[in-house]
Amino acid sequence: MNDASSISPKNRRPLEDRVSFLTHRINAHLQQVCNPLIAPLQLDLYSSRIIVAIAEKGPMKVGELVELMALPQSTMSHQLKRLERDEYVLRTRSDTDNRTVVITLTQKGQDVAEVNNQLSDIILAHVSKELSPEEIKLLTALLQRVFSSLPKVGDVTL
Amino acid sequence: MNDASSISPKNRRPLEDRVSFLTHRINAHLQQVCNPLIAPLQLDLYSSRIIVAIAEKGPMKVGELVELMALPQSTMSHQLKRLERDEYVLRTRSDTDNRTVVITLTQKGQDVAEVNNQLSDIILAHVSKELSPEEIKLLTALLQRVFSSLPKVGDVTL
DNA sequence: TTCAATATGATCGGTATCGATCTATCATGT
DNA sequence: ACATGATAGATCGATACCGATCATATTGAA
Repeated sequence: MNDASSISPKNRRPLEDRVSFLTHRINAHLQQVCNPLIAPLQLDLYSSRIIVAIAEKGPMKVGELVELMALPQSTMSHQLKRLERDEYVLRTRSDTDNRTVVITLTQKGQDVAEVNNQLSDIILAHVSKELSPEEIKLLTALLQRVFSSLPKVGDVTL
Repeated sequence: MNDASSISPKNRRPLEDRVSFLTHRINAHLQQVCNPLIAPLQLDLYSSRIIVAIAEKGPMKVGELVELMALPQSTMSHQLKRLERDEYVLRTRSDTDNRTVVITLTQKGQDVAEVNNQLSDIILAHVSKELSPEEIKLLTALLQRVFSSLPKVGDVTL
């Protein structure tokens, strides 16, 4: 039938049916919803996720956070500088390798991690009105496979 | 059994199993892969998606683009200013309502839209090595439902 | 050891983001 | 017509982003 649902480069999916556009849209909208709420804490969606990550996984090196968040290294360095300035994290040099810096949460950081997790729960509650737990699990599994299938930086040329 | 796979606010999913974190990670990584490729064209992932959107849907009002891209209005205004400066788009006032501005692609804009679509195809080819067409369709359907279930700006309070 | 190569993260400079405000236009009521 | 409010988008100012570079520390080879 060769109908509109078939997928091929020459018969492209509409923008709003593309995974990359949908992730952009979800992400951008979440920023608009969440950033005003956490701005009084001097946080945005990036920095709040950094805090939640450390709260969950324990102290992390700067390089590990760069990997996890997929952000440029210089951006991460600035984020951590601000988080240290606002007393959410501590930056301490590793004693086994003096090049690496280990990031730990302060008590204030742990407290605000809980606030951010509550916000996350609120968003999840909204999504859960539309998607069943099974659908959400399926979705996350698919998204993880998408991420792992993406080309690495420098692997693509035009 | 109440095992680790159950979902409840008090038994939170790990960060890397949350939809919002996964969309962030995919998006951030795509920026790192794509931005260096299109930077010589004075574009980034935001502006290239704006161009692709207009190429696909025809001339759009600024406000419609704000809706579609879920970006702040001032950000969109700056983006369009740069796109006009680089001769990818034209900004013309509507003759039915002098407040609204209609964005149309120049020939140069149409050409670069095709380049961006090719880049999109390359990414899709990578993802298609890991996910079947049916899985991608399922994923996009789930993502669309996630987006539509998100709270509107101002609807959430802490 | 010594020194080049590599690794880690901080900093610099140019640009982009985004909340707040401003201007201009349109709609409605009186 | 006029005032009031609503709507569309541009602009401003403070801050953040990010590619390139720098400083420092570690590793490895001769």
